[in-house]
Amino acid sequence: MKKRIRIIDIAEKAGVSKGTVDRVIHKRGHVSPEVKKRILEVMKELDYRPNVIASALAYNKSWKIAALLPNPENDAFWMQPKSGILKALNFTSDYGMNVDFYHFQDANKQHFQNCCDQILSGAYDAVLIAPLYYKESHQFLNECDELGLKYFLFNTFLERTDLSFQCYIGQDSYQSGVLAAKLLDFGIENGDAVMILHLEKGVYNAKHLLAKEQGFQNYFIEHPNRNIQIIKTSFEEPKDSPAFRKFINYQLKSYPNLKGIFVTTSRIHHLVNVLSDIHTKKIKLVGFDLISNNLTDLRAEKIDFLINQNPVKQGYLGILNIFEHLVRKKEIAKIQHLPLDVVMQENVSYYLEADQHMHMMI
Amino acid sequence: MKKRIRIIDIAEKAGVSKGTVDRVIHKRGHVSPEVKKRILEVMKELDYRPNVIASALAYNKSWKIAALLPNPENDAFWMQPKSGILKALNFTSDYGMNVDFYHFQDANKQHFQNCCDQILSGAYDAVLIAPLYYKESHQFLNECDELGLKYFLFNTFLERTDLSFQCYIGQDSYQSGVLAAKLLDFGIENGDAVMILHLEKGVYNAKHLLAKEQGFQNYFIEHPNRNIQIIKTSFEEPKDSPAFRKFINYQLKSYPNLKGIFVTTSRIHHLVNVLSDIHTKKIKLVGFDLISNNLTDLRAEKIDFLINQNPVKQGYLGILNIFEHLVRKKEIAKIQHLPLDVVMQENVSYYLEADQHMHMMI
DNA sequence: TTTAAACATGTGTCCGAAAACATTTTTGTA
DNA sequence: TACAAAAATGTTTTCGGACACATGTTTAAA
Repeated sequence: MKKRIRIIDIAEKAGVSKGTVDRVIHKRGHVSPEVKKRILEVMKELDYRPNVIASALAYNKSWKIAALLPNPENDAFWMQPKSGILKALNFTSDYGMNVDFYHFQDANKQHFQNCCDQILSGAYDAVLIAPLYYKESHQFLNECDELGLKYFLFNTFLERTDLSFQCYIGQDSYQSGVLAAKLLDFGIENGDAVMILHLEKGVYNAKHLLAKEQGFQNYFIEHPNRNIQIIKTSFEEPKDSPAFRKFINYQLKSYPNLKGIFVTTSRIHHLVNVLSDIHTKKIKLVGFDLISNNLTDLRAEKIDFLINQNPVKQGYLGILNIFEHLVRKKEIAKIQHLPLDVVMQENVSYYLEADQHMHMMI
Repeated sequence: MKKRIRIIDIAEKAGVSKGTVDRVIHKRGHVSPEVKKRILEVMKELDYRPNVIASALAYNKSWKIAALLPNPENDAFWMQPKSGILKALNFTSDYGMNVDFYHFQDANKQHFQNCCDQILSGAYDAVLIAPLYYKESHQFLNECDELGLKYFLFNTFLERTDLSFQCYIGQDSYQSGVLAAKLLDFGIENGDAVMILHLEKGVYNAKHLLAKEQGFQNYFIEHPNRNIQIIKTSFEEPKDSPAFRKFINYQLKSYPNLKGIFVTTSRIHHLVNVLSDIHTKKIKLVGFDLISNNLTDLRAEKIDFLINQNPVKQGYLGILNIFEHLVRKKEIAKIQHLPLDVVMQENVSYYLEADQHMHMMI
């Protein structure tokens, strides 16, 4: 095996000292044009590739990163991105990467802004953020832009002028709607009806929910020969309440040929609670996210499919992209859509175990 | 942020020199029991975690790894694990990991053995192998055991006494059969029939195919209320031949209520060719592997589901496990089943793009 | 022509761990 | 008790690159 080319090899071949080669590599200036040209030629000729290991060791500085996401203690979902972040650190900490977590309280915008302020004054090299609150997030990112603080979005996409974010890592909401439609379509007959059900507040302000709806509808529009009726509904507070029961009962009565329901968020387990009491003929269900309540229903064959948004991987790739950018100084892709995994009782264990493998995906 | 604990920090706290600490860490001996005990205590107390970067730099040796798999030029499938291996190297080469590829010609056992002999005399630190030929592979691995050469299996599982392999990375064949059954089950009605179709030679010597069959059958056994008829068949040479057409035609006539077919390998596209001519009523199809011919049929909605065995990831994790073992000296899991991805027209792009993200999963 | 600022280039130390090498302490035996 | 062998412990160099610092050379103003 050939010995790897070092700086000193270049220096010798170019007849200069390693200091001069270093100045060329790091564009520190103070090198005469001719010498610079010669060194660059030798570098190309010998195909110099820096030793990242030695470089990281010598650099001997640490990178400060802030991670801004909801508090996992309030909403267990967020434990998953957090665990992905921690896994990525397991490896990147060797390179001096450090993450401070800022967990904002759900539905507490004031607290969100406090976190933002702390980050802005914290001398960070990069921020990884789940920009849940539209207006507040934009404001924060504007301030980041002014400060020159680099930010990486995950989970929720925010349109930014000039694509000033470093990258977005998350799902393609539109396509997840298409996928849900196809799954239900596979399990129903010509002429059946399917329902798209939002169980959230403020649906028509949430772009990602609208995108899911669009995708779902468009699938059936593009498959007109299936002759499927689409029902669009929403219910804001899907607790196990009389009101919710009444609502569902009403829907079932109104649409006797209803064979499938697509719930656009992770709240499908609320629907299962109510449906299983009513004990109607089997209605096929597609929802999102491997949270504990949903997993129970999936294993009991009450939910047919859960579309997985890879939350662990989102956190993991978030940190890894920051690493690639800061440490390895590589170009990274602006938009990184993660696979939409189709999870069923029969393959769910792999997606839960996937975390195990990930620790080594250095 | 707390400074990371170094060897010198332990040495100072334990009142010895770093040389002594080093001897304890590397079990080089020549340390008195009391001092050793004290150092180990301090290490635990300070939660010492070695700096892999500095360690790799100082070690300054390279690891020789052999990768033994079929020639991708004969069977394009094997390009995928190979590309996973190369991606893993993109990062691990910084740590001195080097891979030599040994590609055996498909169905040429003599050539396989030549490769094995070369590896055995090549002074390798580890072997990553896809043990396709049962007998020959066992023989080779026996010789590895004698030599003390560590081997890592992927793609195909081989039972070894004492679990002498370092790890197996691949799919769970049985479970993939269960998954296929559930997918078809979702799309058919009570009383319909489904077929399991092997399009390979020597099926009853191929444990993984039998395992798929078992899983498929057991799913329906455990769902008796569905009342699904299972038909087991096989055809060895699924070219676009009159014989194959006749065979398929015969099956369709014999089982008029046939609504789904599960092909146990990647050869489902051969079935599609024949079926699409016959133009019968829609029969739902589930097969394996994102190879080019299958992708075409999936996109044309002629195949409903492809179960993906993550071939790229298999190669990737193969190298990463070797890295964890050799370089980081970590314990690794003996059996690592990769997710069984359910791939459809609507999410196939992510699985093809997944390779892009992977480059950074250092 | 002198001289110092500006520029070009060279040298040395450091990062943390590994391992060769050097020194000190203990042990056993004459 | 003397002394060499063995065991225990300490010191130094090395890995490749980053960067501070030192030295040498050119340029321009006095």
